[in-house]
Amino acid sequence: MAISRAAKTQRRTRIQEEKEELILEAALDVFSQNGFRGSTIDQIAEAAGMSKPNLLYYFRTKEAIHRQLIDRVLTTWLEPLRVFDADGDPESEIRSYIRRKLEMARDFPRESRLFANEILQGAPRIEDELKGPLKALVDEKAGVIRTWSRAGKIARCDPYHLIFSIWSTTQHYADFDVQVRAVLGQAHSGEGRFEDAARFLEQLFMDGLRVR
Amino acid sequence: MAISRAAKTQRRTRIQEEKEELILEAALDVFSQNGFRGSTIDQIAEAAGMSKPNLLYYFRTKEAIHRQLIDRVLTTWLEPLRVFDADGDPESEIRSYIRRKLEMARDFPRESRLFANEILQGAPRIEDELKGPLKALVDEKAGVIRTWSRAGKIARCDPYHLIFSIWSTTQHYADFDVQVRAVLGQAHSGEGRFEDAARFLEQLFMDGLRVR
DNA sequence: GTAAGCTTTTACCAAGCGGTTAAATTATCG
DNA sequence: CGATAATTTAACCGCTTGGTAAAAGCTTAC
Repeated sequence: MAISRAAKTQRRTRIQEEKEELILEAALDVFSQNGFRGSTIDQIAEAAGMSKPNLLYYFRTKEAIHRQLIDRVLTTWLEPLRVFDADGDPESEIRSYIRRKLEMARDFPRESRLFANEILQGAPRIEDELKGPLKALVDEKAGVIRTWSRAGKIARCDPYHLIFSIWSTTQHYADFDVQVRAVLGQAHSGEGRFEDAARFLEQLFMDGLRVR
Repeated sequence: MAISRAAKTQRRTRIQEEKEELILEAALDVFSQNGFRGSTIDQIAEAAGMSKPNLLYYFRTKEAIHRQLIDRVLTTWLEPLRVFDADGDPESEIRSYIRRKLEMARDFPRESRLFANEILQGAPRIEDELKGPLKALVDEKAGVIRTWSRAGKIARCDPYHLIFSIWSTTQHYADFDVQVRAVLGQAHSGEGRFEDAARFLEQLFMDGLRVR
């Protein structure tokens, strides 16, 4: 009799490996567009090209798929902040943090939206991760920024709100993509818009709007 | 025989007025937290303190409630941009636009989240409004900013991305409230965080991070 | 007060939902 | 090949969902 897989066996077959990846990929599509409650197992199964019971053979519940997806995304999502270097040059560290975050918005918009959906709906499934690991990491990096700020290497400012503003401006291009495209119209909606955004944000964070 | 109301009659009774308002208020709560697909008529009905069939007497479908809510929010939501004055002082116009948007994030977070949910999920129900009235308004104001920029009154920058960055940084405090609270912790999660945010954003947009 | 219209309730669908069961099928390995 | 385990399918279940029908209860204007 087949054991319900993942729960018990440590060994994973080739098919398990492949199908689980297929399901997670499909689920990322579906969850990132409809949120958790708005997504159905049927949708995910269809997107993965298999039947619902077949999908449920690999993941016991809808929540289990979502859980694994969130865990995976959280790790990679915070990578740019993790490499933020206390010993680097403040200005270029911030500059490249912005660039990396913007690249992630461009290259992994679904991951950004999955996360945004979760937060927007009150983060019922990831509250602990936010208050634990995320807060710890931000606290650490905010400390670094504060040091720079006090040493006069960058302007005096609240490091937390600086981080928030970098998150929001960059993720905006993934999360609000439809709106950005609608407003920019056909003309500026090509790939060049990320270059324009990068140029603008770099200038904003470095110089503000004041004429110089 | 009772006509299904809204569709036909122009006259609205006192009770209609009151109940519709009650429903919209409840629906704003529910939709802003769960998105369209994630919300149920039962949830809304319960939040409004009435039975589902009773609610459906006032709004014929779930979509009709959402529609009216979105229409209403869209109007008020763009008000701050509308009052953006071409003849005003550039620096103080931008400054007060930021302040107004931040106040809206503070005072109307549900409206912000309703909108964010809609955009995040691909804006299937408001694409036309985005490409029409919204784009028109943004185009107009972007023109104003470009004029200021070219006249050397503010730094040279892409006006569209400037508007996006103001939207994203301010709305972040409504849409990602849970995350902001989680990261800031008990200490800075009081009402003061909006003051801190205002101070930071004002400085960011006016001066950037460069030491002066 | 009473009749007309407005509002609410009770009872009900058909479809969609997350998930289960068990049998049929296929892959793997000695 | 044959046996064993892994995978897939068909059939199903109880609950929730958006929405309807019809009758009962309530307001309002005459």
